Amino acid sequence: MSSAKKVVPSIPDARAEILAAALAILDEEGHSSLSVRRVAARAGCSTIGVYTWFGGKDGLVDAILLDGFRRFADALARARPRKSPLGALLGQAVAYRRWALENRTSYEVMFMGAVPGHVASDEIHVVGLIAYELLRGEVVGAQSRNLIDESDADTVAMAIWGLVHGLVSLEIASAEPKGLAARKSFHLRSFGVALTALEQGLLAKTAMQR
Amino acid sequence: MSSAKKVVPSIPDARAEILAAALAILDEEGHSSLSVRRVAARAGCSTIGVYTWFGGKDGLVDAILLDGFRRFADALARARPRKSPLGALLGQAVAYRRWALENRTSYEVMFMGAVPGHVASDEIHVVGLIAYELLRGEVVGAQSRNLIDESDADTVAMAIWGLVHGLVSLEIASAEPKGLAARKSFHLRSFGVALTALEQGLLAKTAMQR
DNA sequence: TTACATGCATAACAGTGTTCTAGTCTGGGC
DNA sequence: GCCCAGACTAGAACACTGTTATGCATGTAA
Repeated sequence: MSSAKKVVPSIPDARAEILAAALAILDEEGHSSLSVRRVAARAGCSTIGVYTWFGGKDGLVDAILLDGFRRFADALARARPRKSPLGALLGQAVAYRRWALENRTSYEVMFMGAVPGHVASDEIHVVGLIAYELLRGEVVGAQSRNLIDESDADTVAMAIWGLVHGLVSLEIASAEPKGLAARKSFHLRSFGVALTALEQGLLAKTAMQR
Repeated sequence: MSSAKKVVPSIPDARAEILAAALAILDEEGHSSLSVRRVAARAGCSTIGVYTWFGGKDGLVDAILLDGFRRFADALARARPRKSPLGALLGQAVAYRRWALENRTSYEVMFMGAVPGHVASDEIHVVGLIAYELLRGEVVGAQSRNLIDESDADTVAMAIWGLVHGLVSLEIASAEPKGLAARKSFHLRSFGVALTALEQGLLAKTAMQR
């Protein structure tokens, strides 16, 4: 330990502390409290640290998004092992919703533009595509087994993604359950009905056995 | 005109001018330029005017939302006259997407939380429900004709709303068409495939004639 | 005229992201 | 040991945001 090559002694320490502080604030106080000053104070440095290590607030949020998209893609990947190809599609959709509800703040930042002026970098878009590719892969698998009529995988994947994203967004947006959302498990039921209906509708005519 | 009862001489003039200025800024420069100072400057008054007539920025945005939801509900209502009940459902979905794309900024403010810290008033939520009730009415109509198995109208309505909202949000969020969105009419095609699939899946088993 | 209420401009306050100034600290060459 | 170049940063300041306290008009009612 004493003779370890400390070529780069503790450069990334400040960076890691700032990122951790930002994630903690986001988790404990929500995205509206995520200011450069608060992050810096929590990390025990000046505001300039955010600019040194992340180039500004946008870069910091990019790092947060990177972390979020990685955890998100992991959750989707873990939901993959299913028997049938269509079961895998539904499993991913369910995993999508569960992750969003369990990581509400992250989801709001990642998919609902919760951080006001933020424009994500190109790198973020690339990482964000990983989760999409998982879904697309399942679609291609189902297509190769002639389970889906529609030949374009992206069209089908976007249809599923749009449905899931829309329902989850509405569920998260209705923060305090009033009106419809007050009904116990209303959103869960809508989600199930919509998903099975979409699945049935996408199913190839030749594969309709029931 | 001279003897007209000018009990209230020109009180709402300032209010109307401020609202018009806000809508103009929103339309011409986007929601990121919607600041109290800019609105006041364009309306030819001081920032205090926004507080006198709207109680603050939240109230001003509420008024903008009120205007938006009214126009939105009108557009959906105009799309109603269709032959079949299911056709009416699809017609509303198409009208929803068209209005959103033609009123992108309004849609972002209304459904995508484009104005940072804004929390809509209860009145806004009530007005926003008008459009939902239109959709729900069509669902009830289809149910009464035994075209849909699912018995709960809200569940079906939310499924459709979620699908349409999700796809439209993703389409609007991909501002500059890169990747998939670069493919001509990709989103339109996804929208069509998803919508007809959902319709087929919701269709009552007994009503499947083909 | 007097009194009151309404509406507005000015300036200020507290917060934001960002940047300038100045300073500290470290590592390497002499 | 000394010195210098570079990396890093604290503090103050700038330009912006929403909001508000102060004071000044104006118009109505008694």
